[in-house]
Amino acid sequence: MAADRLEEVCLALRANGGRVTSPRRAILRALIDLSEHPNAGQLTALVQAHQPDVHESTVYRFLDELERMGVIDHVHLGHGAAVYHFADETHGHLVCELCSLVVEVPEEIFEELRRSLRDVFEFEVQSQHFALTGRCKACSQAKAAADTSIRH
Amino acid sequence: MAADRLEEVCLALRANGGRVTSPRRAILRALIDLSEHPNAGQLTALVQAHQPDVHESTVYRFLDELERMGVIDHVHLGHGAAVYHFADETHGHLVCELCSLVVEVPEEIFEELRRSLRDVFEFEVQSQHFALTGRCKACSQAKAAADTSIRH
DNA sequence: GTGGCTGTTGCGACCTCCACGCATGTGCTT
DNA sequence: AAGCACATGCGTGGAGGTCGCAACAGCCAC
Repeated sequence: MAADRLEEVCLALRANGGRVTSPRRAILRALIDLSEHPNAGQLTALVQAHQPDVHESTVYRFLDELERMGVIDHVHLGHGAAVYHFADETHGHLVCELCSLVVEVPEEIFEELRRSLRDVFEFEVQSQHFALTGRCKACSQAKAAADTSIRH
Repeated sequence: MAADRLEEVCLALRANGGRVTSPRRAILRALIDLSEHPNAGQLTALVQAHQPDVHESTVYRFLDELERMGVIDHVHLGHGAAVYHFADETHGHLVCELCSLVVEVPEEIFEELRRSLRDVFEFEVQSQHFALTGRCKACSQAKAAADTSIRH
């Protein structure tokens, strides 16, 4: 199925007048193999492990193209580099501001908010393009404990 | 009241062992006078209009300090520079991905989502540190019209 | 197959946003 | 009025990303 996805994208590329090259195959393979959402630097490193000559700017350009084609999306998890994931795996992201843990949440959980924003502000929230920041369970508890002990 | 706020922050600065300098007064004045959320570059430009020697790094350092003191927050509206606003004017931000219009929304509108995320994912959403992207009314309508005309 | 057109690549330069080290300058306290 | 510590100007630099260019290489037509 991983191979299927690769060939499927290659087909779409050619259908768009694009070309399937060895760097592009390598980048796609890296995207498919990685379970975590990678950023451009991580992808480049992974690709260069097998093909050292592939340049970072090639990775950036191809990621742009894949995004224009609607194959992938990029998401900003925080202050650092954007991360990429396949567009059909749409979901929101919560990032802990203390430990950087990333929690993926289904889109449906935003439905109520989406409706309110549409009704009240006539604004169509499109995508979870930026993560929501906050605190994961462990860090909330740790922080609460620390605050209490300071107070004594 | 604008002057009050300035003096209030100056007092807090001194209480923290900090000092009130001419660049700092100018930066605070700019922050208070500006109705829009400014980014560091805009603030620097505004300050330099009256005091050309104030360096951008001074602005960054002071903004950091104000943030540590809890006087201001910074928010990422999109891919560009962070913008700053006073911490007591807490609110969420919606940014149109087409025309970059910024809509400020009250925190309360996130209450339901906040509760769901706490109940289901044990995650405390802390702040609207990143804007939500989407489409404003005008751009939604324009886009819908364009899509329809293509289809004919 | 084999041109050749055109999209793609490696490379380097460059841009923005921001952080930091250092010597100098200046607010504030005493 | 003096000195200590904090703040500033300046330069440097790094992360993340974009762009122009000449060389290269898919893909299609023949």
